[in-house]
Amino acid sequence: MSRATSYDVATAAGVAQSTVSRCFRADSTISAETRTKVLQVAEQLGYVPNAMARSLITRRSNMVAVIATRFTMRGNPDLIYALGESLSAAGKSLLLVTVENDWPTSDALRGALEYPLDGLISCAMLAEAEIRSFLRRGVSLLFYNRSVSLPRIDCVKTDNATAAADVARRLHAAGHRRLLCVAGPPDAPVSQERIAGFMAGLAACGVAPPDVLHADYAYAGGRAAFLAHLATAPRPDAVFCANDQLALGVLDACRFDLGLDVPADISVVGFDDVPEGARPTYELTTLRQNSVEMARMAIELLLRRMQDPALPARRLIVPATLVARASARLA
Amino acid sequence: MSRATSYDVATAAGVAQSTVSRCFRADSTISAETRTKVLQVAEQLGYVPNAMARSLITRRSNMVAVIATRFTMRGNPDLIYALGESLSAAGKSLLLVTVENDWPTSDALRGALEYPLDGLISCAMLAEAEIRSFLRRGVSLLFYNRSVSLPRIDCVKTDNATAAADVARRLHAAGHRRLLCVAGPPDAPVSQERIAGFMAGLAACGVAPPDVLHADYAYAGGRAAFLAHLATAPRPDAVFCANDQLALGVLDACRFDLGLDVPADISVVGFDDVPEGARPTYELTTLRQNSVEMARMAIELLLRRMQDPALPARRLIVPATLVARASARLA
DNA sequence: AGTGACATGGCATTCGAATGCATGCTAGGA
DNA sequence: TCCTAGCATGCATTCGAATGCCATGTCACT
Repeated sequence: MSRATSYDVATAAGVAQSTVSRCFRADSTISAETRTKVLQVAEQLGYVPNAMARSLITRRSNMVAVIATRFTMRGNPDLIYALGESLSAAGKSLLLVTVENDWPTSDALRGALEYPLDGLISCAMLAEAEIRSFLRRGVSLLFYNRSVSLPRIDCVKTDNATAAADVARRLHAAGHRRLLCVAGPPDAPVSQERIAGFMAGLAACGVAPPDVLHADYAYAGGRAAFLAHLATAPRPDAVFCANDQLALGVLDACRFDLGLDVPADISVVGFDDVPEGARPTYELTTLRQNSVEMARMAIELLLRRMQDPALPARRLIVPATLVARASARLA
Repeated sequence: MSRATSYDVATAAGVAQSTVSRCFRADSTISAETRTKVLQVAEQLGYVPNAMARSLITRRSNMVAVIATRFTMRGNPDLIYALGESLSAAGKSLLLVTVENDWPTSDALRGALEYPLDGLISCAMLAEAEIRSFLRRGVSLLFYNRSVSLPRIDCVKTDNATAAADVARRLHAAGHRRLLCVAGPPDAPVSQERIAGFMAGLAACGVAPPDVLHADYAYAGGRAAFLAHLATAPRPDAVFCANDQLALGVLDACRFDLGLDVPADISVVGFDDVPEGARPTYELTTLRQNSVEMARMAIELLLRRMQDPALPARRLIVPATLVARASARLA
C-alpha cells in the first residue's frame, strides 16, 4: 500500500540500492543491461524516486514558489499558466502561494515557504526582513511587477510610469482638460506607479493633478466608484484607469448608466490589455503588458540567478505598448 | 550563507537538536522557558524548519498537487485561487502542474509528481495505470469536473448533462427548430458531456441531432468556427455552446459580423457563467457552474479522504443553475 | 599467464527533523 | 531522609536517495 523505495527495487532486482539510484540519474556508469532490468522492476513495483529524499542530499529542491495575489491572477489570466510551462520545461516544479492582497503577512506565507526553495517569484510585496531571510537561505528571488532595491534581487516589470505618462500627454494633446483617475487599492504598488506616471505626464503639460478614485481592481468596483463620484462631481472628459477591469467598469457606466457616447463625450483608457477589452463590444484603448512574454523572461532570469547567485541585480523594464482602439480620442 | 539547521540552533541555544525540534511542534512537553529561548535563537539565526526533512520522517508531505489545463485556468479564473486559499487554510501547500490539454502525457506530469503528495486534484484525465500508481503510493485522488469510476476516488463535478438537456428542452419549447452546437476540442470530456446532454434533451423532444462544430474553447475559435459554418450551411435559430468563451464569440459573430438581432433572430446559450457574460454588453444566458464553491467542496472531500483513505468513492454532482439573461428566448 | 586499465556495482555515510526510549531533575508525600 | 511520580531533556535511530570511495569483474595486450 505504501510507496516502494529504492531498497525494495534493489532487493527485487538483486542489486544494491546505490545501483538503483544510479539508474535514475543520467549517470553513465551503469551497463545498459542492468539499467533495463532495474527500470523494469521499478515499473512493476510502481517505484518513483522520492524527490524529497533526493532534495535533502542534493540540496536542491527543484521547487520554485510563485506568490500571486487574487488580482494578479484575475488581471493576468495567462501569467500563472505561462510560468508553469516555463518552469516545467526547465525541470522545476511550481509551488503556488495565493495571497489576498499586495502586502501579505508573514503567516500567510510561512507554511509553503518551509520547503527549501530554489527560487521564488513574487507578485506581492515582502517585508525586507523576509527578503533577507530568503537570501540568507540561498533562495533566488525575483519580483514580478514590483521594484525592490536590494542587491542580488532581479525584477521584471512593465514600465508603468512611462506608459501612463505618455497616455496623459496624448489625452492632453487631444484636448482633454477635465481628467480623472480610477486607481486600484491605495496600497497596490502597480496601481500607484501607473497613477503616479499619469500625474507626472500631466504635470509635464502644466496640468494640476486630477482627482483619484480608489476601487478594488475589479469591474464592479470601477463602475460603482465612478458612478458614486459623478453623483457629486462634474463629469470628466477623460478617465485613466489603473487596469482594464476598472476601465471596463467605467466604460459600461458611461454607456449603460449615463448614456454617454464613448469617446465623443468621454475617453476611457485602461492598462494591461486583457482579452475582453479587444472585443468589438468594448474596443478598449489600453496599454499592453505582455504577461506571457514577461513570464518567460522572468523564468529565464531566475534560472540564471540560480546558477550564479552572485550576479548583480538585474532589472528588466518592459515597455508597455499603446493599443489605440475606439474608447479614447488620442493625439 | 546556507540555511541554518536545527543543530545550529541547538548548539547556539545550548540544547539538544531534539529539543529544538520539539519547540516547533505543538508538543507540550517543553518548558515555556526553554521554548522561548530556542525560538529566540532560531529567529536570530533565521532558522526555519525544513519541510522536506520533516516529510521524510513523518511520511506526510502536506503537499497537494493540482493538475490544471490551460483552458481550465482561463474558463474558471478564480478556481485555482480558491483552491489555494482552502488548502492553505488547512495547512497544505499547492503544487501546481500546468498541462496543455485534457489528456496530458505521463512525461508532462513526471517531474512534479515525484514529490510524495498527500493528495492530488486533477482537472485533466489521467491514464488508469497512472491513477492506480497514485493510489498504490497512498495519494488521495479527486477529479474536478471529470468522472472516473474507480474505487476510492472522489469527484466533484457540475451536472453538465442534466443542465444541458434542460436548456435543450427549453429552447425547443420556445419554438427553436434549427439548432447548432459549438463544442470545445473533440477530446475534452466536459465539452462532450455538455453536448451529449444537449442532444439527449433534444432527443427527448423527438428532434434529430443537430450539427456540432468544434473549436478550441476560446472566444476567437468560437467566432471563427461559427462564421465558417455559416458560409455553407443555413443559419440556425439557436446555438448552444460548450462554454461561455465560445458563446461570447458566437454572440459577437451574430451581432458584429452578421448583423443579427440576438435573441430575436437567434438565441445563444453558454455554460459556466464567466464574469464577462453578466455585463450589460453581453447579457449572456448561461448555466452557472460555481467554481469557487466547488473548489471549497473539493478540498473538503480531499481532506476527509486523506484522513481516512478507505472511504468509499464519493461523487458530488453539483447542479448547474440556469441564468436567464437576454441572449436567448427560453420557455 | 600476468599485468594494467577501465567499467561496473556495493558499502557506508550523509542530508535535517521527528520520535521512542532512557535519563535526569524537582517536588511532594510518607 | 528517602522514594516515587511526572515533567523536561537528551540520545540514538529513522525516513529514502545520492555519492565518494573501494572492491570486483572484464578485457586487451605483452
